[in-house]
Amino acid sequence: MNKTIADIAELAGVAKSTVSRFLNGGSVSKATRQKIEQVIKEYHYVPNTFAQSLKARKTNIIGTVVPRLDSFATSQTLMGIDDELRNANFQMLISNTSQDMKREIEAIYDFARQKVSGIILLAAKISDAHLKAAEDTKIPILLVGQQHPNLYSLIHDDYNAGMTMGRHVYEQGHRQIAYLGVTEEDIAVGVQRKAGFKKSLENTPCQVRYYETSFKMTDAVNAAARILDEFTPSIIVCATDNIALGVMKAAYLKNIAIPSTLSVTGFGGYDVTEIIHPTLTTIRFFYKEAGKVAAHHMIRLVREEHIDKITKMSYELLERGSVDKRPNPSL
Amino acid sequence: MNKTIADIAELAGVAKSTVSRFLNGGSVSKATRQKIEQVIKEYHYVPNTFAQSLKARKTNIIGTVVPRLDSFATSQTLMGIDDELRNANFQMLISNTSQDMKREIEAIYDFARQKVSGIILLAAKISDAHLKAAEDTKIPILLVGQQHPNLYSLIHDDYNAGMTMGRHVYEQGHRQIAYLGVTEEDIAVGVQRKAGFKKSLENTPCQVRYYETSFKMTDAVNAAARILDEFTPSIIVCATDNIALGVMKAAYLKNIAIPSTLSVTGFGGYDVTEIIHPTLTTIRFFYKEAGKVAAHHMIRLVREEHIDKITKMSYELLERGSVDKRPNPSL
DNA sequence: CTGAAAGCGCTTACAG
DNA sequence: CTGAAAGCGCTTACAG
Repeated sequence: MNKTIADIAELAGVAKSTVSRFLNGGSVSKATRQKIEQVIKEYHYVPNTFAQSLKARKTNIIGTVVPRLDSFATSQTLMGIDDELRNANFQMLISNTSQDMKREIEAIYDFARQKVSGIILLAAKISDAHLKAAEDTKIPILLVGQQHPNLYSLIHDDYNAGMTMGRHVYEQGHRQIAYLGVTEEDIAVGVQRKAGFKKSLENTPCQVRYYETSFKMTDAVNAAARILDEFTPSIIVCATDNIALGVMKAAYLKNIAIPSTLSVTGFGGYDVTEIIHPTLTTIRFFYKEAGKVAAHHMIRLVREEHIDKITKMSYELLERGSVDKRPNPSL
Repeated sequence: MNKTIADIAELAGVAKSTVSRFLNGGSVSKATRQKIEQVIKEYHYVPNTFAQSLKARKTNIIGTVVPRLDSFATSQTLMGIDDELRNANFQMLISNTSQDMKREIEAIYDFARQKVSGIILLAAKISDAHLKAAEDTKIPILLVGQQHPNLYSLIHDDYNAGMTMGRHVYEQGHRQIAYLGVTEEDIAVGVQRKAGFKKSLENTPCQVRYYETSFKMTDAVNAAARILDEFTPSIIVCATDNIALGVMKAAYLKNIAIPSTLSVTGFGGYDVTEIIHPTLTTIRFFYKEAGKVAAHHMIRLVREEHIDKITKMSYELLERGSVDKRPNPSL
């Protein structure tokens, strides 16, 4: 069986407390140290984490709640969090909720049971139940991708990203524009991103129509088909890259050439947008980087150090092949 | 602070052992039960998992080691594992190794420290270090996606999938074929998939050339460019969907029409293959389903019930738009 | 049905 | 520098 600290102590001819002190970097004489070291190596001793955590009444674990695992943004963010946490000797625990809000709340309480030191929450929407869970558990919580006045948060600069995209589209000469967005329940993507876009087109002669779809590519295909039946925009600005892929698909199905007849843009910067043809003009967010920052902030929170209530990540416009320049916009 | 079982016992006017018995479904009189129930509810008592695990000397945790998080196959598999484990009241712990084999080994030992009950390993390659870790830790290990004589495994039927693809390509009239595969260090994808394909074309008049690239789309773009410079196949059969996407990209860049001039196929069945244009003919593997089966098998293993040493998952050929029918193959 | 006691494997004051 | 003892929050025989 696995050795315990008592076994090691006996084998090394010292007391348990001495072994413990050695393990935790306390002062131990050279001779003792060497003896203990040797025994530990020989028997492959590793401390039992439960006993440690039970004593410490806390852990080095940060829980991360994600709505889904199969999304570019989520994977990248998780990898960033994991990397940074690992460097700081923290461990990441993932709880996938499959977009079920009830499970999101449960996940917080479950994490509390497991005495995680902090929780990073990638949620699309913050409800009262979330806030109550945060209070009940008294565990530091950091929101990623969304913001809320009562919680610490790290967000992508959706509003300005929307503005940047709007300006770009305008500068390329587009005047008949469809914006294909998502539900306003999602503050970051559904509200902010759209608001920035709308703002950038104020006082311009553009005709802009707003539509809504889900985050799924297949729904976007249908939504695009409907748009193109009732309207002839020169461009469809999509709230996410996945939606943009759906729109491109719809255009192919209708034999509409991209970008010459219809331009398309996305938001996200997923890898695949560079591989498809034409390549997709989009806004790149720094998901992995955001994960690292989130982990870093979380650690500060755990150590009760100060962090800003809200931190904004940057973004980048990627001008690629899916947007046509319209040289003579009819002003 | 959080209540302990001692607090609850005191508040309910009973002994700790009685509360514990109640919690674990032992026999408790009705009156006592009600009293305890009420106190627990009132104080939101939840047992400390560490203390429980420390006593039990084991956990309900299954560790899953993955080489990366940002892959369709991995995400789907993880979601399947998570779903099934959750149903059985087990918890999933994920360790991402970023394709670093050293970290893969470390992950196994780390999981051992945390006393996980079993480990599901999504590895591309099984080394002696893996086997040693399995022995050292004495924790049941289940391989997913790869097989090894010494370990339990769950695999996709790569060999037959390769054969199916080979036959399909042949039946569509292709005779000049390039196969763009991956390193043979990966037994499932690099060896089996290719072997099945090769087998299916034995004793046919096909001219087949074999090439190798990495799993990255960008590398595939370059590999395809090289192939097309030295050879004029009517089809490039790619070992994964990502590679196929890279090949399609290369074709676009060279102004080669797909499928009329060059056909392309993949393996995997990623969502995006249905959205791109043309849609990709590929083999669909059942990743999520495999995750569920893996979790189910793992639980049986933990309970010391019998499972087959090796289980094969099925697959499905998706005939789509990226393969052209060549009506008069020059026999 | 119920309770006192021992013990899971650690760490942490406290003496020496 | 070192060790004996208490305690973290549970569960599990063992008596009663």
